[in-house]
Amino acid sequence: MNIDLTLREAIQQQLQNLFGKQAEQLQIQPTNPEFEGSHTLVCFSLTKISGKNPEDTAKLIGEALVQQNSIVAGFNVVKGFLNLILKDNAWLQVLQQLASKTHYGQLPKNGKEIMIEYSSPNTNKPLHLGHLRNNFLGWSVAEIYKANGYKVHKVQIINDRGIHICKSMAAWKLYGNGETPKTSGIKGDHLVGKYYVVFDKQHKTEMQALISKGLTEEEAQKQTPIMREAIDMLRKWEYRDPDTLQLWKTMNSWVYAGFDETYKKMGVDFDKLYYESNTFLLGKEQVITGLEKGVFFKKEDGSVWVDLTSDGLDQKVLLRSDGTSVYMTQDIGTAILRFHDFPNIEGQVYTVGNEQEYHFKVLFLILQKLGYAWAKQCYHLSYGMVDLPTGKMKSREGTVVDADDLIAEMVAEAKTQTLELGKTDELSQEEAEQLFQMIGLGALKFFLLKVDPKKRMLFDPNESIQLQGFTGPFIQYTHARIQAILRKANQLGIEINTTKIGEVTQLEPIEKTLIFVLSNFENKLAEAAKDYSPAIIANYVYEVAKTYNQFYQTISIFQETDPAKLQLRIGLSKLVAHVIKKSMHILGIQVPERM
RNA sequence: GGUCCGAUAGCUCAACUGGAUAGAGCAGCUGCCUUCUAAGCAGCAGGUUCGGGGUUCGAGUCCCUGUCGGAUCACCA
Repeated sequence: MNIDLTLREAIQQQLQNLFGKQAEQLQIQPTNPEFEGSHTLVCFSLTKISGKNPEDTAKLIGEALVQQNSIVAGFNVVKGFLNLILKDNAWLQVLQQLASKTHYGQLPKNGKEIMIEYSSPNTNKPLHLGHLRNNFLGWSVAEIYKANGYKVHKVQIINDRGIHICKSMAAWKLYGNGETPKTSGIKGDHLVGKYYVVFDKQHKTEMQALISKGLTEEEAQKQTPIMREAIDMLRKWEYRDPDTLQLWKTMNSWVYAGFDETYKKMGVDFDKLYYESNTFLLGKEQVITGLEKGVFFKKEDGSVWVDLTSDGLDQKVLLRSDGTSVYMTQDIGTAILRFHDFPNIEGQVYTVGNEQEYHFKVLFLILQKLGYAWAKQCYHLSYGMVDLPTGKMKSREGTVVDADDLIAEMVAEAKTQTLELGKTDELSQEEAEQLFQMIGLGALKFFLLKVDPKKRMLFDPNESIQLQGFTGPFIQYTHARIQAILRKANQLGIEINTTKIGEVTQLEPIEKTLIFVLSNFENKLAEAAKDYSPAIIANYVYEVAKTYNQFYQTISIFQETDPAKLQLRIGLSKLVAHVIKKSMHILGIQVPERM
């Protein structure tokens, strides 16, 4: 029984009986806890069809529902709000129905396909805190869509080409002395990142030297020996110079090995990878075709542009005067290639920071102008920056929080606190290590995902490391607690039988609240998909855990003598554990049996 | 300067998309472990929702205006 639907139908029927007319829309909301009831009908807008004031309207509807309907037991009216009290029996039916579903929270396949892009790093430095928010978000949104019945393709575009990687290459060539991840013992992405920093330092000192010789800053910027080396490498790369290509491949492979390790630690994965080095040429072709079709235009110097002034935007360059491609060129190519590879996808979601909103607005417009109908189904999942208490993260100033370091710190903190609480007594060494990982990573992911993606957020290391309150570990703990109960039930030989639950005659208020919260799960999943927001799931699962802990604390399960009630409470616990596990999975967080 | 986003308790965030007396966590203060896990629960305290107008039965939410963050407007990615 869908309680919401049943209620709506009943109300519409009574409106018909009472006033000879149904409402276009019924506004039903959860009842404010200070009043009795669970569902509240807001009656202000119904005065139009009742011709009476809100209070009288509410009263009439309430009386009619109690008289004629099977699920409403009572009501009260406050101003224009009709608070409905449902029969215990209705709650029991809801619970029985939810408990009998084997895949509650997994909607049936809807035949739709969607592509979600996230991560998409540059290959010249390791991943940092900003990437963590990006990866967790993208991965979780993919899971949200899966739970809603979509077939999902998780992809990323790897920016493996361009001046940024040439900078690391140049620095390594000049100052690396053949150092490799093996000889140095440094993780590949960190090693390449190290030479990016070397480049920057060297470039700055060389610039000073040039400026003191009388060059302007702008001139010096482009003429330092190390910058010349990098630019030369980029040119050689474009011309397929074998040595340059070899170095490029080698250093990128170091980075990929490093990334793979980090992704694995993060619990993030992809179905397909796209490389900029493979897509930028396709983008070029598209631009040339567009030029021939008259969608774009060429300036005297040979550069190709798109004019978006009629759309309220500016002109945008698509090919430089020397014929080389820009960021936009490559993104055009990538988008088209993806729809070619996966013809059934109905849209693409780009998980990219909000500083690129303008870029994506332009990209989608260009794709539309090129005549791709699917361009309207492209969505920029734009998320806010992660700030530190010290301010903005800047890689050049060294105020970056490294992803590997942060994960290690979180796990270490989880270990310290877990050992302090003496929670590892029953666990083997290996189980304990797994638990620390689960808790540390769970705390981190939950911390980053509980905030509305669109909003800029503050990452306070002290707060993120907390394991009490509105945190991942709090929810993991609740799950472990329930598992202890289920183990005990198992020992006592109690098996859950949903028909037995139906014999219960009276429910505690907290039990009704819990059933109500649980019955909202699939609505929340739909809402989260619509808004591309794991935060909705995070807030929801917190509410579930909190409500369960209230239940747990007020009711002693195994002291119950009525076998039907015992069944109900264990069944309810089991369902809560299921919803927690599924929700947390959607957030990319594992959940322990003990902690 | 143009465009876009944001501002809610000391701090970090919510608020069912216009509903009732704006809710949580952290920090502070009180209680509760001989019972199924106290990483928990119950309670106290904490608010002019940035200021000012407007729209209506009703505004943190919508409109106008001002103030203060921020992002973006590159032949960078």
